[in-house]
Formats: sequence, structure tokens, C-alpha cells
Amino acid sequence: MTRKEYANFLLPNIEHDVDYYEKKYPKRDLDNDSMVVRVAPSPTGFVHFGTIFQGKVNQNLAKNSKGVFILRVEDTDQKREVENGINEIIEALNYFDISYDEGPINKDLEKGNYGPYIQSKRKDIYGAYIKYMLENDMVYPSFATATELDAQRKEQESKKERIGYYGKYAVDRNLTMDEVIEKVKNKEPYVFRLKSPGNFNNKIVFHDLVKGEVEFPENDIDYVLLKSDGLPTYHFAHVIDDHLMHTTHITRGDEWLSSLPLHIQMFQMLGFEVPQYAHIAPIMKEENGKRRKISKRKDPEANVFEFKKRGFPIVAVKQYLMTVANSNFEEWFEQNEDKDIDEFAITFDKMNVSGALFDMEKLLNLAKNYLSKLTALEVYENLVNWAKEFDKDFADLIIREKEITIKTLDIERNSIKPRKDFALYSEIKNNIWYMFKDLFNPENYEWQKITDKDEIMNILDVYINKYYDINDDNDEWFNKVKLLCDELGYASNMKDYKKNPENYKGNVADVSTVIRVALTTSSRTPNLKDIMQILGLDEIKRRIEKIRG
RNA sequence: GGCCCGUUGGUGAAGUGGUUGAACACACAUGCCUUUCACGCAUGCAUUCAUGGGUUCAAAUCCCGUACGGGUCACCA
Repeated sequence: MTRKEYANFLLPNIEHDVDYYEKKYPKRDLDNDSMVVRVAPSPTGFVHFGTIFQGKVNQNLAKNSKGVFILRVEDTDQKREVENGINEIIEALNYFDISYDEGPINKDLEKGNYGPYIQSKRKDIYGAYIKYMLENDMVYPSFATATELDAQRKEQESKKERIGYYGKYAVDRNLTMDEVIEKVKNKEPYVFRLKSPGNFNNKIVFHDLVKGEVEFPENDIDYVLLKSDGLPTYHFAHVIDDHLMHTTHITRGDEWLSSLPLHIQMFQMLGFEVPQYAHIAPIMKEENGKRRKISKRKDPEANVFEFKKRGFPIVAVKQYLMTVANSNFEEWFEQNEDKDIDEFAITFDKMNVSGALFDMEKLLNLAKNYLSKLTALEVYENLVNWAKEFDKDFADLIIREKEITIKTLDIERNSIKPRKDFALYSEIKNNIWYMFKDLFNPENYEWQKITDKDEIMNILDVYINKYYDINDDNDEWFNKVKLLCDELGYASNMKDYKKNPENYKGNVADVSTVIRVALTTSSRTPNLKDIMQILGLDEIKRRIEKIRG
């Protein structure tokens, strides 16, 4: 029996051969320095923050090199696959405004000429290449069961030998064609393993775009390439897909670094051009004084849905990711605030070799700054969108009270140093609730220095009846408060007060605070004059009567 | 355990043998400004680059050992 007949026996239903696919997916017509990159998540749970990070990095790389950015879904693990996983990935990328040139648009549709972009739909392609490798003695069927493999691993552990299916442990390597055919006819399940030509004692040196020179022993382990369900393992899918899609730069998490010898070996065995690799460090988290990679299982906050739910401005999240990718982004951004952040070109040599801690403070700071620079209308619109999904009642309220909401958000906004009161859309309600009649039903007032109720009422009554005019501008408004202070025995001038505090009942700040707390319950608010103007005289009076009781 | 990778303030980091007395940003502290808060401004915050040794006139930067941290060793990606 020839190898060809043997391959036909084991893989009889492969529609096309390797040549067909090589022709079907020709080299891309791109400039020499254009990068073809991809993000390749698997739909095995919620979408991880790291996927967004890699997506952002790759999109930026492709855009700045006039290349191609691909989304490829790695759904070859049917046991762990989650319902609707593919759609969630697509939605998450869309939500964070990370657009791709090729890939699935939804579960059924896709764009691009190098598809399918969902691995489970590429079965025939993998089959064709396995068949080719079988014909060329690069791969062999292996019938080892999980229990056999487990026993082998224990034996290797006890003998302190390297673990894996290699050398004398790779027993199925020596199966004859007849033996294989016999087992297959008996319906024994099997996989295809790589017939690795490597020698563990040889070293290979490789240049990683992020890590630099790395040295490894050659791979000599006969890894599984095609699982018994006919789907490929990651290793095999990576080599075939990235070859056929003509990926030029593999940007992936550095947990793959140790698989590099295997991957390079396969590219070389198949005569494919080896892509460039950039193994990027994961974003870490600190827990009990120890760092570790943010994980899906332990860190629910890694779920990108949490970012949506908490109302992070997506632009700020993107800025943060850019900072993590290339720390010199921050400096560039300071000088180019008006530009699109993707005009900054991420480079590999500026990427950090080791993992950075996720810095929530920094992200919140970026978010705070970003929101402070939007117009009130922009904040309002984003807020409505967020609230529609996560706080329906509040959404109804601010849609009904659109004018008040926008005016409130506009307080001290259009200046060189705008207020920075909130970083997240979910925080805004707690900042402005008191502006709405429907929500203003206070139980606690944050009175500060002046707490005597008679004195409080006295201040409020004299102020409203004698001095307050809703049409006053800021200076006039403040002058009236000062006049009020003079009349009631409070210092209208802070310097005078500091010189001789004993001459006064208190100062203008104390008096302002009484008005402020009376109208908002809070001692910390934006400009009082603006708040009063928005509330209107009737509401001001109503709130004062509330305190009178 | 084997094989890899890493280690600069609380955090992200700049730094590639000599204007580094170690940028910058976030956080923190103090002060100023101020009708409160937020903002803004000013100042402070690593006598030292995990650690021990070596090379050199000169080391955070190069070499070796040690410690610590991370990754990986699946029919998971």
C-alpha cells in the first residue's frame, strides 16, 4: 500500500487538496511593510478584557501600516463553547469601536476573501493539510487513550523525565499501516499527531518583536494536531489559518511563547513562510501581595460587559489600552489631544516585556478628563444611552427633564478648567440627583458649622426675601451673599475674618454653605448660583419650606 | 520538577556604558487659590534601579551566580 492509498483510506472524504487552497487564498496584494494581523478569541465564556486589548493593538497596527485586521473565531473546543459566544465577541468589539476588515459579522455572515473566519467551518481545510502531511509522513494516527497518557505522564514524573509524547514514549509512531488500518476498522478512536523531527538537545534562537532574542530547545514532542472529533488543536489551526490568511505578524499573549518551537517547526515542515511574532505580556492583577494574570474564572471585572455596565466612556478605555501598549502614548496624547488616538502608531519595541498591573485609578483619571472635555449635550446623550440599558427609571427622568439635565451638566463646563466630578456614566446620578424634584426627598442634610435651625432659617429667609435675585450674574450673586453676611454679623471678607474671627459669628463660606446644603443637602456641589438658577425660585422656596418643617 | 521570560518609588514607566543630582503620568502628602467641593497652581515623595560578585576610568544599562515573581509542560485556547 502506498502512502497515498493509506491517506485515502484514513481521510476518504476530503473534498479538495492542498493545492486547491493554496490557489484559493493567494498572497495578498499589499505594500511590503503592510501588516496583516488578527485577533483570535475563542467563545468560551464572557469576553475578556485582554481580547479588547489585543484587538485594539492589532487594529492600530493594521491601520497605521495600511494593512489588514482580521477577526478569527477559534471555536474548536466544543466542550467549552458557550452559547451565543460568537455574537458576544462581535458585540464587544463593536462596543469598544474596534472595527475589523475581515471576519464574521454575525453567526452566519462574514466579510473578506480569506474565510471562513470561524474555525469550525474550516474542517475540510484542516483535513486537506492533515492528509497532505500524512502522505508525506509528517503526521501519524495515534490511539493512545486518556488513561494511557495519564499513566505515561505519571511514569515520567516519577522518573523525573520530561513530560510528553516524544521519543520512546511516542509508541504509536511505530505503528505500521496495517496495524493502523486494523484499529481503524475496529472503530478505535484516534487523533493525528505531529511526527516531530526535532531534537531536544539542539537549540533554536528566535527573535520575538517584544521579548527580543529567545532561545529554546527544539521541539521533539508529537503534539496532537487533529483531535478525534476532526477539529484541529490551536497549534495546527494557528499554522494553517495564519498561513492561508497570510498573517504577517502574530500578536498574542506571552503564554504562547513556549509553544513557539512547535509552531516554527510546523511552518518549516510545511514549507510555509514563518510570520513574525510578538508575544505581549498579559495585564496583571494584584491580590494578597502577589501578581497574577487577570483570569476569566477569578476576576469577574475582566468581563468587558462590566465596563459597559459601569458606564466607562469607551474613548477613555481605548486611551488606557493605548497607554498600556505603549507608554509613550500618553506624552503624544498630551500634545495631540484633538487628534484621533489611532493616529498614534503603536510599535513593538515600546511594548513592555513583563506584565503591567491593571491600574483602575489611571483609567478613572483618563475617564474623568475625557468627560470633562465633552459638551453637556454629548455627556447627556451618552448618559441617556447608558441609562436606557442600566437604569431605566433614571433614563425616563432625564429624558423628561432634558433641559434641566443638560443645564446641570453644563455647570462650570465651558471653561479652561472644567469640573471633573465623575468618571463613569453610572456615577452621574449620584452627583446631580438633587437637581430633580422627583428625586429630592431628603432625610439628611450635611450641615457644617452652622447647625442651629433658627439661625439657618433666619439666614435663608433674609436672603431669599431681601437679597436673592434669580437674574443676577455670578458677581452680583456673590455680592448679595456678602451683603447678607454684613447684615447678619458674618464676615463677608475672608481676610478680615482670618484676622479677627472673634468679631464675627462666622464667615461668608459658612453662610454660603447653609444655602447650599438647604437646597441640595450636600456641602459639596458645583457653583451654587447656577444651581439656584436652574432650580428656579418656586423650587428654591419649596425646599426652604421643607426645612422649616 | 524540566524548559522559558522577567525584576527601576504605592502604580504605569523613561532609560540601550558617561549633561541621571534616575524624566513623565497616576496615586499620596502639604500649601496656595476659592462661596463648598471639584479644578488649577506650587512643593514634597527611589541617596538608588531585587541581591551578591565580575568587566570597565565609568554600570540601572554588559557578564555570571542567588532570590523572588510570571508563563508553559492537555484530544483548552
